[in-house]
Amino acid sequence: MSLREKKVERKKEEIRKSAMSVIAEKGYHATTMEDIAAKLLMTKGSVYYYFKDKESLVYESHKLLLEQSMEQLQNVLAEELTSVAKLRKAMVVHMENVITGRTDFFIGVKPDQVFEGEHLQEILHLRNQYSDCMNRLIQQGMEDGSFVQVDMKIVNYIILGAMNNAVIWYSPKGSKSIEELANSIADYLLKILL
Amino acid sequence: MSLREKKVERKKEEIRKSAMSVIAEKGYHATTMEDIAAKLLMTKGSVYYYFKDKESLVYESHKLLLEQSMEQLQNVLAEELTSVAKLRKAMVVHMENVITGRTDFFIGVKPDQVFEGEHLQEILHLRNQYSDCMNRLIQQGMEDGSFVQVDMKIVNYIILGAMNNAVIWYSPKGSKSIEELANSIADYLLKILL
Amino acid sequence: MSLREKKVERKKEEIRKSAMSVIAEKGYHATTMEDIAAKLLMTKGSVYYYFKDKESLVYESHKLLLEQSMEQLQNVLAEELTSVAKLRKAMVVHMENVITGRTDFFIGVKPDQVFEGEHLQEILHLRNQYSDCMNRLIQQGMEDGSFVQVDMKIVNYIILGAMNNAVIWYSPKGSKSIEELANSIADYLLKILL
Amino acid sequence: MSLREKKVERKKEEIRKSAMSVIAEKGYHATTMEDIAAKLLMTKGSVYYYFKDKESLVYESHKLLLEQSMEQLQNVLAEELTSVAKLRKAMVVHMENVITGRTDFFIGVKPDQVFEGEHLQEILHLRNQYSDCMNRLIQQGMEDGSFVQVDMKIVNYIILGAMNNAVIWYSPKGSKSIEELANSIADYLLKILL
DNA sequence: TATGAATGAGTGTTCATTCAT
DNA sequence: GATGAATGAACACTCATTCAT
Repeated sequence: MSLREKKVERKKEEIRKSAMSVIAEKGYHATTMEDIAAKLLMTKGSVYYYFKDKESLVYESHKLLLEQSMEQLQNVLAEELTSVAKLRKAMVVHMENVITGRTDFFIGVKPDQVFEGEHLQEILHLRNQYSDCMNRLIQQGMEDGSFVQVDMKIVNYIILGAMNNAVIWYSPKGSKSIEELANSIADYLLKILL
Repeated sequence: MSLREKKVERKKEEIRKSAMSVIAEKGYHATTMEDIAAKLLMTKGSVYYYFKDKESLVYESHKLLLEQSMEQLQNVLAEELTSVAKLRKAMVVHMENVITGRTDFFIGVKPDQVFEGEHLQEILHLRNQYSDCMNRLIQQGMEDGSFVQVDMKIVNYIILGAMNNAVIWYSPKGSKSIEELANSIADYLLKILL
Repeated sequence: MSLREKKVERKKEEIRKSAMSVIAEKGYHATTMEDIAAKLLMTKGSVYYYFKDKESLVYESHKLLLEQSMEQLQNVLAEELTSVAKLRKAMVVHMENVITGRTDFFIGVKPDQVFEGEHLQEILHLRNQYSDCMNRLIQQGMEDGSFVQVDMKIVNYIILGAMNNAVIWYSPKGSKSIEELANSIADYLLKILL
Repeated sequence: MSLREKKVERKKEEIRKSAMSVIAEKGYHATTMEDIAAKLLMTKGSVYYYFKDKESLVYESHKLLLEQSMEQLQNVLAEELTSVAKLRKAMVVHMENVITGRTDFFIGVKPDQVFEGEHLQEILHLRNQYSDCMNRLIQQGMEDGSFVQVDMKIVNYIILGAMNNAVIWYSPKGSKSIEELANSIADYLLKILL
């Protein structure tokens, strides 16, 4: 990657971050290109130099976030840990992504309210992949006897729902750090499986 | 209430339902007054005959839903049941409201993205009231020894998050009825407290 | 005129008064049919029973006012008075009409902003007639030597402009009654002619 | 001021002029943003690039006009002239502003039908300032014996009313130039004070 | 007579998007 | 690369008007 390309990539990253951050706060439709640009002391026009349109900007932002989360999740999966430890770690990582990732995107806004066509397919695909990974974690635990038998799909939704919900009420001013909170939640949720 | 008033109230109820339904599908900002009206074979203008503006329509809709849920929750609280039975019943009722109530409102959309001033205060108040009621259910169970000791607040958020999330993935085409599903979820969540 | 017709006429008069009054306060375009009806504890629909449309209501109201003013002016003209006394009396009568008649119509709103076609012609005709009458008063005074020679048209506009303007700043709370005020203004304006 | 800023200012001035001109003809409420834009071969959207909303556009236009008139009036006040000459000059200047300024705003439309809050306060303030200045002119003349004693307030209203009224009937096609007309009117009005 | 209900054309306003410079 | 300017499609909301009852 040339120096120029790196610069462009860095700029795009800045814009993506700004976009996700504003959208997390105001919601997709209520967020204007101007909001996103203003936060970076740019103008609307400049943003369009880097991104074709609003949907593309959000698509790329969201995709990256999902991919990064996916990668982390897979790293966890590859670690040499007990099923319980793995799932707990996956949960903690997930919560950190949800909260610091400023993404109120795992929840609430249904992807088809924002994306269309191939973009929508890709996002749904990534989400499913992520979900599948979580399912595998649960599956493994059930197989090796660490977890009791449960309806994997439902429990998965419970876990994801409980964790994603945190983005709504989590406040950095609270007494617990994200990690502590994540661990607490993970502990409680694990009870379902033990 | 006069016959005329009843008619008006019925019409308003129709509109509210239509509004909640379209919003649940497309999101608040993406839903136009025309969408809401069209679904009832009305015109925009007619909707404005019944509701001052979009925000008021959504406010009234949402408020009513919260109040009805609250009332049901309080009925459950007043019943002569064990703590476990009470909480399970509360959960089932909640899930039915979430799913049939077409409300993607307990989740995702932060109220302050939609409401302002007194309306916002009232909605937050109702939500808190609801939350408090759930907390009380948990508290009672802990006090009478039915539940183990937990961080009430966190567990409450977990429960609500898990249940509200259902609105996103529940499909009436699935093999389980709402009640069955609700019971399954309730069973799993109760494990956290037993 | 039958009893029924009398009743109708009385109702129409009420509506006209209400219309002129609200329009004087809020302006023609800013005044809604609802405003006019509400002031009489009626509904919009009822007003339409008596008047074809908004323009007709205002046209009839305005026409009547002009005709009544015209009649009064002609009565003054017919009286046995000196030119000076006549003109003063005409001024006082005019000011009373302007102020109590709640008509901010002699001024400000150009008739062609409100009326069209025949209605417009008729209103312009009535205004001209009124103006001509005032001119005749001045003319007579100049002919019998009571007034100095002036450019009738200009002086007429000055007089009407000065008097009509009163509707903007006159306040019933002031120390002077309408008649006192009208006499003051008339005295000052007469200086132009003496 | 940079070149760009100058360009913007010129554009805004164009828009203001267009606005005042259309409003003078059709009235505030009957004038649409599209009317204003169309006259400049612009689109509505472009006007909004320069002005926040209709009220602001009109506010700025009107304010500027009042300020310019005020400045001219104060220049007249500062000149070394007899009271009579000063007042006549003030009148001529005022009439020129009224007529060329395309403002049917000194009259007819009550400010509170258009402006609210601080904007309204500012406009009323400017009007009062202007009125006060005229009053001072009369006052001075009375003090130095040039004018007879009169009720300043009433005479002031007469003068302003008479002059503002001209905007309604003045036609550039008439035989007199604005200046000639203004001088005629001034001569007549001065008779009140001499 | 009176009115509740419905309507549709119109108005102010926003905002994603484009493009010349 | 960046942006100031312009645009047009879309939307919330208003209001004169109609009409069945």
